[in-house]
Amino acid sequence: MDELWQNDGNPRGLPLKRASGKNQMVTMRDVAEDSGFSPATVSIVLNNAPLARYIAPATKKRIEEAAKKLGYRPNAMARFLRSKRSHTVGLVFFDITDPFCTPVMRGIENALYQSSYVPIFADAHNQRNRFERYLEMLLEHHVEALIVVANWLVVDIHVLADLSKRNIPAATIGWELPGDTVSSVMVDNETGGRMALEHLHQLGHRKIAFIRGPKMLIDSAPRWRGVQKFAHSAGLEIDPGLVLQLPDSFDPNSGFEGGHRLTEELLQKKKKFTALMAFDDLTALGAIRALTKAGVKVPEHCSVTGFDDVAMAALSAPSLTTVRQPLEAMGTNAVNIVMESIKAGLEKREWNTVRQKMNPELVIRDSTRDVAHSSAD
Amino acid sequence: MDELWQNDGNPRGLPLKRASGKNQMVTMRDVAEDSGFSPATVSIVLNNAPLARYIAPATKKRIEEAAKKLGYRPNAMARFLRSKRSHTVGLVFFDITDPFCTPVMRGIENALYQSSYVPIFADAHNQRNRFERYLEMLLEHHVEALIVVANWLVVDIHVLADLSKRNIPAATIGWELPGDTVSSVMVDNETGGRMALEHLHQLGHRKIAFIRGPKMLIDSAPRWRGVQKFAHSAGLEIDPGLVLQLPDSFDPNSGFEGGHRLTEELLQKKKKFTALMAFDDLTALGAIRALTKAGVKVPEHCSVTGFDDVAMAALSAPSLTTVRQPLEAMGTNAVNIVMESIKAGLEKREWNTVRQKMNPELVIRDSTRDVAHSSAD
DNA sequence: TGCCTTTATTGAAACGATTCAATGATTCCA
DNA sequence: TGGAATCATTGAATCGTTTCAATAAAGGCA
Repeated sequence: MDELWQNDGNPRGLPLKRASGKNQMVTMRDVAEDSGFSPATVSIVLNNAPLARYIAPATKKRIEEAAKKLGYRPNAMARFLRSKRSHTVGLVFFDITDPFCTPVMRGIENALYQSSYVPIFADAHNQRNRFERYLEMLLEHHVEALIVVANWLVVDIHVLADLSKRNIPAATIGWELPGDTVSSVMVDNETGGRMALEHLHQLGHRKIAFIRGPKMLIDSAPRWRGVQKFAHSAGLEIDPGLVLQLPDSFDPNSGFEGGHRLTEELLQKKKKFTALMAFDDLTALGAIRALTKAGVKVPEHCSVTGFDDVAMAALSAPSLTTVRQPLEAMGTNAVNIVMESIKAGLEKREWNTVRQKMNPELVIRDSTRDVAHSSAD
Repeated sequence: MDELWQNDGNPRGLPLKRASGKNQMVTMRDVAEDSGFSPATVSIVLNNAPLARYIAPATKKRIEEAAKKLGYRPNAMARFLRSKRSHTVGLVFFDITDPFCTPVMRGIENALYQSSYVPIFADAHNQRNRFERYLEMLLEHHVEALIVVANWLVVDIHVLADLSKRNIPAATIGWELPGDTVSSVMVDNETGGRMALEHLHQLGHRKIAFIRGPKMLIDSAPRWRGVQKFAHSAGLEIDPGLVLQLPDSFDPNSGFEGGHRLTEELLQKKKKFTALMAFDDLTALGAIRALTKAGVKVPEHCSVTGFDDVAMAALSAPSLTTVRQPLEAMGTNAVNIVMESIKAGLEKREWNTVRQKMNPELVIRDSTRDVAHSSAD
């Protein structure tokens, strides 16, 4: 690489420029020499360590100025070697292509940033060996904690055993594990399921079709339970002929395809229904596509609800009524949980794992409507 | 946000036993002692260093077995301290909420994974100070290279000067910088612009409306140039009254809103057009929303094209004809470029920055159609 | 004045790896 | 048979911090 030392674009000759040549790092020793104190003192001052209360103010000032003047930047690795703190958190996604992930990531990133932690990113592509390999790499990099966004696939216990043995706090988002070794943050799926159905019921719908989630997903059962409980309490009858189920799949975006296909099958049955409650947003979009193609207008002839409130839900036509998961907040909370554990670990306190259930929120948009003029068959 | 803390999912009330087993690391010294060789030998064997060719096969075997038996994991930080290699790459997004980012990230992650590098993730939220702070953090963590996904906002030169001075190879995706210090990977916007218009032209459209991109975006000008060039060569007249422009904005998702609003304004003008070419997919979706709301059916009355081919494009109703950017490949290529530079740096060779223009691809879906029966006013 | 604190600073030992020069032990030719 | 070349292994320095025990000076108090 040609180094043009023409620092041209910098009219006022702002600092930034390092020494004269080479890219040799500015080390603490440099700061020590420049300021006339020892590296020990420099370390104490720059980290505001406990001993800093004995350091003369004048000394502090000189050291801080020297550090700034030289453009000193602490070396995170060297620092870790002594202090055992990497200021790093592992962030593992089961499958980043799931639109569910983006807001969660935003929440996590933002919370970490506040604490000056840096995330090491991993995407398991829904493959188990990849997941384990990444775990290995994260351990080599000595992440101080682990956050797993488990939107789709299953992890089993044995990987986490390894973690807790190493005393690395971990939290999962969108999944929870048996045992008390790993914290988790989830939406309250049962309440969410109830909300969606209650909304349709309030609009007057009685012939309602359902597309349940894949059996392998932890969300499927509680959502359905919420549905059943509400139906029971409201005296609503669920026609088994209108209940479909997505097949298991390793692709988080398979819901669209699945919703589309199942809805087509449903329409062929010629059974009447005025509303359809889909497992998640993508499924709902697939269903809408199928309905529209068959000439059934949404929401005029049939109302449709989703679940999650991914970005697409607001942009689709018609925009989707859905049950929102507070995804960003879930990310934030997961970070707070592991941060708390890290702190506890440093102070040699014990910490408890927590299992947090967040409240969902109904977001009413254009895909649902009063039953009055609805009818599809 | 109220959260129901369901901490009681712990029937046996286990206190999450900590400490007892210690989490003392297995170090290289342990492997050395167990195998009966010196740490030096262990290092040489485990890294397959040049000197390894002198090591007796039996020795290698014993060491490798000991390492496996003890569950030895090299300490990335300690390793860095001597070797200066962190096996880490900084990955900075201007704004991760842009759907553009997900496939790019997939490509980057995957390519890094192949090389056993680990990405440190940063999201600038389109804020300059955040960008700089992250840069600082990444330097503290001694990333070996930097990849910047510059989908939306502007970076200026002075931040990169710092980088190249430190000999850290960098590549941008979706943006390019003046000078020859930073590599870049972009789509060929001009060709893409031409493709979209050519497609509409081939379908017989002559009255075509345009929503141009915000001036601040580097993509806007070349796409428009492609449009103009094609129009000129095909003898197509562009009616200035049908050309709109998105305002500058710091929100990568503002296109939807903008496309919606501009299209409404366009419709109010009562000028005839049978097709609309939008700056990107979100803009196109916004436009479709406005058209549909006004009773103009897409594609029956008006064809619409997007640009990018984000995930949503395939799922919207109607699905969107668009110009695809090979996002995943762009990510992969950026990684390959910086990896090449890293290698060159290690071997003290010089390396060249590269400016790569990827070919876009026309993806024809349901939002465009033969002009025959089209007409909107 | 002498002894005990408190204040201010530092030397030196880690931390866990890598790497180079050095050391023995073999083998090879001439 | 002996010196060179090759093979096999290692001691010790080093990377940039942190941290603890040690030192030195100054202040307090009887």
